[in-house]
Amino acid sequence: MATKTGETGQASPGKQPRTARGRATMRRLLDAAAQEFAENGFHEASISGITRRAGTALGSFYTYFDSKDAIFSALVSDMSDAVARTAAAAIAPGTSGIAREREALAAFLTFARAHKEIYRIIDEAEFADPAAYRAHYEGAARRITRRLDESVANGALVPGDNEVRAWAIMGMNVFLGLRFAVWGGEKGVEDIAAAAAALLGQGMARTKPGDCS
Amino acid sequence: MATKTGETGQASPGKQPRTARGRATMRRLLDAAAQEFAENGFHEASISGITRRAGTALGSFYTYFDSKDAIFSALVSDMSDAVARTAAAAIAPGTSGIAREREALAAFLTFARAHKEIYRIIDEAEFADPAAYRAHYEGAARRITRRLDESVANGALVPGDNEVRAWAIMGMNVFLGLRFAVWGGEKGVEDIAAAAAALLGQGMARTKPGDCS
Amino acid sequence: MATKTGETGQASPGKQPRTARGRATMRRLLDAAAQEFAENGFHEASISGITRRAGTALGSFYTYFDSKDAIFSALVSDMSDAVARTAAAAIAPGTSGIAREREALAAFLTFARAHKEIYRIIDEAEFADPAAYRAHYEGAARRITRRLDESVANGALVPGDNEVRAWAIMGMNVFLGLRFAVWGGEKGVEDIAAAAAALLGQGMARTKPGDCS
Amino acid sequence: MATKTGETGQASPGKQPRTARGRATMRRLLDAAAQEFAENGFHEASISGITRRAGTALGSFYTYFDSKDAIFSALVSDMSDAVARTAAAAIAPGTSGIAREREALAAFLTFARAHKEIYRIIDEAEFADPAAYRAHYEGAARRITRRLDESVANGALVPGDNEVRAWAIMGMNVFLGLRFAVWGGEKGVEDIAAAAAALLGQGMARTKPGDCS
DNA sequence: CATGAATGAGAGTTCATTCAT
DNA sequence: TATGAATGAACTCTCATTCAT
Repeated sequence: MATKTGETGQASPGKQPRTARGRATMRRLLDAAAQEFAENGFHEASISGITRRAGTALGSFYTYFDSKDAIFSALVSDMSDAVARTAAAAIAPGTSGIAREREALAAFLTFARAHKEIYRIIDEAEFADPAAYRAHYEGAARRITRRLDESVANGALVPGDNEVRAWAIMGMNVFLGLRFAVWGGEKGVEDIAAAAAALLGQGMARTKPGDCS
Repeated sequence: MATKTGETGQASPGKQPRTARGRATMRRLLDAAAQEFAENGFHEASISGITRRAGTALGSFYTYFDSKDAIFSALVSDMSDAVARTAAAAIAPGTSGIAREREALAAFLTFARAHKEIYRIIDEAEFADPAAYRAHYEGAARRITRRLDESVANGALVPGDNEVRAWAIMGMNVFLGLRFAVWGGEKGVEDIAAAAAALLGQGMARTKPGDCS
Repeated sequence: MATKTGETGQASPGKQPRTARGRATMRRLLDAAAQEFAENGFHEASISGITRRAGTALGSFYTYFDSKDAIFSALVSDMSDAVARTAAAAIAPGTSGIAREREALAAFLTFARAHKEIYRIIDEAEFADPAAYRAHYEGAARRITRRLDESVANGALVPGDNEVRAWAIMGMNVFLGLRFAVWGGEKGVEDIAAAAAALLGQGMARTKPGDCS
Repeated sequence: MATKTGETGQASPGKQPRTARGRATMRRLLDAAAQEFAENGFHEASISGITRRAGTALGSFYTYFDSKDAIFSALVSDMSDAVARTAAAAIAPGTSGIAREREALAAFLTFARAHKEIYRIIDEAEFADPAAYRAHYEGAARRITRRLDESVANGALVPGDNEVRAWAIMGMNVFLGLRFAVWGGEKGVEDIAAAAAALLGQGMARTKPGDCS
């Protein structure tokens, strides 16, 4: 249920442990924090809950992190990076235009199904770490915008306001993930991606006969 | 800056006050709560902050609301209703298809610029009142789905998975609102709505020659 | 053993209580704090120790004081004022010169015997509230200096560096109080005051015959 | 700025180190502790602060000292001895009476200017190590008393209660040091010593005509 | 002897909620 | 209905000390 941080990203360290034993403890704390924050949210999560899950003494937490905020921030940037890397990895080299966005959405939905806690963690950053929240979405929008710019340049997409398009696409992805990855899994990832790609590609307006071009 | 609840919706009452004086006190508490939650978020907001703003004694709060959660829920459904009514009011009777979605988005962006606090309040409901959060978005999605169903039925839109489309449109609207209404106001509402409508209407793929049909 | 704050000074309020019941609770907290700080010193003293003595709930402390530092500061200025008032009250109008210093010392010794806790409280302010500590001694030195200036002006004392004299006199008083009021009571207040007055008045050097002038 | 313990006194050891390397580590810890306690006071000082300054591992502290209290006590008796030796060294053989006290005060003021931390360390012993605090002042008072006894015996001083005189002189010295060595340096050591000697020698009362002898 | 991770009791502080007036 | 004092559980964070390596 909870992300093994080890799987998703490189830990953002608070205080660098100097021994192997220390590194292991820090990893356990990060993984435990991902669970705790996902289940309880930032405010209801407690340091003692984290250390209980990690199997360490309460005080050991502060050997590795300065505060509850610090470990939360570390986790947010960890997850944010993981999302970005997932999308980047999913895009086959050479694809562009709508196909590229479709691949990115499919990858994101798959990721969200495996790591449902990203919603609770990143969304709560809006309150617990607003700068990280904004950085996360602005970074993602920038990457999408760049992809669109490229595709317009190489003729795969028609010109338009790519910044607005990027935020629109990101919003679609996030809400499709919320509804069909986190809340319910009744539709297949590829079906959803296909529907979204159709929408992005041709739109849904019935063009009148002769309206072509 | 903060929403006068009185402006946006009808209060969802905790305990019905019997006297006019009681009703006035309750209204002051609701308005104060809207401010307090918007400025501080659910967890950082305090009952004493609410009563201080309302100019009542701390104990008086519990004459009207059972708990902090209760007044927050009241506020969330208040805002949720306000958003729904705004969209409904903005749609001119007779419009359908893309035009209708464009009107709804423009109305939402205008509303969000005037009531930036809806993001803080509704988003935080994800943690403070998950049922209300889900109800809010599922309700909105249902209304959009219904609109799309109608437009498909009357031929304004081509058939497709309207539930997926609805969540995609809602995500688009929410993120365009976050970026261009709450975080920055540098683009005009109509321009954004036009760009989004173009995306929803014709998509952005360059159709190959002869692909017309 | 502990000062009833009510006896020694007017409370320096943190948050003004609005009811008689509130005033009574605040007084109990101040008295309890005087005991707790005197017995345990600032750092070993605990808020729970204070509220236990006062017979209130732990949280009630914060109804009246912002912090442990705040109540300590209130207590220090309370005691500082009490010392100043005691000396002022003891000086008979019309006396000047050595007689006046003797009266002040006798009054201080009597006060210190009754309120041994002033040493622990004011001395610890050197660490817990340095500004208050300095203000206390600089204020006392200023008052002594002024008295000496007057006495020099009216011819009761020979001219000299009255600031140095004032700090010297204050040091004498403080250490005589520490040794003979707080640590041991084997000598009478008047005997000590007489010995100190002799020292301040004629000194202790054996003047050589004919050295008179 | 901080006292190198090595300069002021012989260390009072906790556990005797057997090797030269051990002795060096212990010395570094004592010097670091002097800095740490002077800057932060006993309670705010931390073992980790001491070992950080000393450049040793946290655990190494306990190779040499049993506890925080133990190293503090060692330091207090170190400084106490240093003060005593300074005064003793400053008194030229053969001087007696007022001249001797004047030399002792001048030496103390000079020492205090160089080692302002003695106030923080010895004063805090009132709370952290009351026995050492009392021993320090009782020892100093005993030495002053003995000097006065000698001077009375050899006719340099007129008879009187030498114990009271000793505590008065010590208090004078301590407060003159606090004011003019630690807090401010605007007056010269010799001027202060001269003013104090005049006070101790002839007093400050204007003797009435014919009152001579 | 040196290292630094691990421990856990205990501190100050907050605040939703209750209750007597 | 209104008031504001009272309550106490729960939290984050600190740090002297221990211990395995």
